[in-house]
Amino acid sequence: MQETKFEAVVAHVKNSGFVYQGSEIYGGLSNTWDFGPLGVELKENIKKAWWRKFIQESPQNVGIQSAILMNPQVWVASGHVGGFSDPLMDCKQCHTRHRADKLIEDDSAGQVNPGGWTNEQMMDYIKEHHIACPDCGAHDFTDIRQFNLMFKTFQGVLEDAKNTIYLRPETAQGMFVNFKNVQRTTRRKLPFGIGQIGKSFRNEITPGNFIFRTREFEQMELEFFTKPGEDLKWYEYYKDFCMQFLLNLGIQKEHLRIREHSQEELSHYSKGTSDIEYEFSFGWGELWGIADRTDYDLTCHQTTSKQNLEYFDQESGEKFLPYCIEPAVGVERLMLAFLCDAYEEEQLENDTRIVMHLHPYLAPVKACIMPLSKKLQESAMDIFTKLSVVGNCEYDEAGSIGKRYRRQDAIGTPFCVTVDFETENDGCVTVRERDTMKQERVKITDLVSYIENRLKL
RNA sequence: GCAGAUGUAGUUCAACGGUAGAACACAGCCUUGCCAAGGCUGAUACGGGGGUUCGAUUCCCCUCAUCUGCUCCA
Repeated sequence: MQETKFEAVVAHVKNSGFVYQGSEIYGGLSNTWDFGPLGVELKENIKKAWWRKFIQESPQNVGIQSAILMNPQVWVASGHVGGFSDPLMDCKQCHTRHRADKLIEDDSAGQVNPGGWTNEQMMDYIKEHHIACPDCGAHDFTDIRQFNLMFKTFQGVLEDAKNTIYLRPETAQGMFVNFKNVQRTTRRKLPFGIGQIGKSFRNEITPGNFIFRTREFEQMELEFFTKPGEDLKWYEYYKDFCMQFLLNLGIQKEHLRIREHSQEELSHYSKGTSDIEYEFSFGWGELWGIADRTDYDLTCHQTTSKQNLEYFDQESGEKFLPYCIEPAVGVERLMLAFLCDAYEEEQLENDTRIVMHLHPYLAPVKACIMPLSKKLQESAMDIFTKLSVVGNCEYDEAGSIGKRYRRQDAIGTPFCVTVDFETENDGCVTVRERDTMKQERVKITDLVSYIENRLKL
């Protein structure tokens, strides 16, 4: 994909009502995006597809919706209060940014571990050992500043440190802290999963690439609990399952790859992680992370909360903390991948048409009903009313038929339904299909099931 | 947050120290009626705030936003 194509997709998406700049009339707010009428439909359809495949159709999995605001102890246990904040400093000469702890580690060739040091200690060490900027060699750093990736706010009327709470940086902890609740109330036996779709917030230093990395985003996460030892099997299973999910919804195979994390790259909590990546024009970007989190999270919560979170296995009579496989995906990035993958500028004889080859299940508009002439408005509106039970439909009588087809092609509508002067006599309408541009006469009485059958996942 | 570039109708672009024009898109009417037809009419812009000046969209400063790099990982 060329750079210009990504720009074309972004421009098209902004111009057609998928995404708007956030707070635009006030000059915007950095890196916030609002989803327009088409965007919200597409997003909802993506979420519906996920929920259906990961929760509804799974005999083991259940869904929850946990609060965005959680007891601050949750983030102490998860390591986000300590580990999610980086000590950063800038080189005043070449304006590059560095992590103070990394500089010290590298300088000492791994002999010194500054984990747990204060900023002053790190600063003193850097001065004493004359650590230079790795880029330009200068000894001219700014002070160390802490960048915690969690958004802070206050609960209650008093804005003091005691009332500080955080907006969750991931939805996963909601599943872990409810592990016992769900297991008990649903009488689940291992293996089973808890899934959730919801907003998370990260105060990223560098967001960007349109909606690929934003500070407010929506996640779809599954925490799948297994017996220790069975984790690898399920890890492989979900890698496959996620990949299949993307392919079924029409992402082209050659734009996808699985990348296994190397040992050094693994997060502190993970025994193994794979990313499903999509080839954007700005490079391969992570869509889906599938991680074997072992019993790390439950162990941390058990220790911090002092509550017993063990699972009792009736068959063996053993008590243990389950292992956990986590497939986690961001809705907005997934949406971006679908949009990029679906976008095509098709060359016709005299001009081009923009076609969004979205899977009909995902398409924000399922069908557009258009009368061939405005004189047929009444019967066309009638059909619109009947057909809108299948999903979001549009009615359009403005401009020539060809122009109306193009409008719908550009937003990915799979079907256009034309009411003509014959309709009254034969009770049929013309259904025109987006990808093939083929037309078919369909009885009005069959229309709902005709369209419905073609929208299936 | 730091460095560089950018900011004019919905979009893409013009012009100018004396307050803006086009194309496409959009709306209305006429015409047409199955793949971007035509005619007429119309609405819509100098990102925001300060300064210099008789006068600023144009020059200067600040701010906001976007793009590109540095960290990150859904």
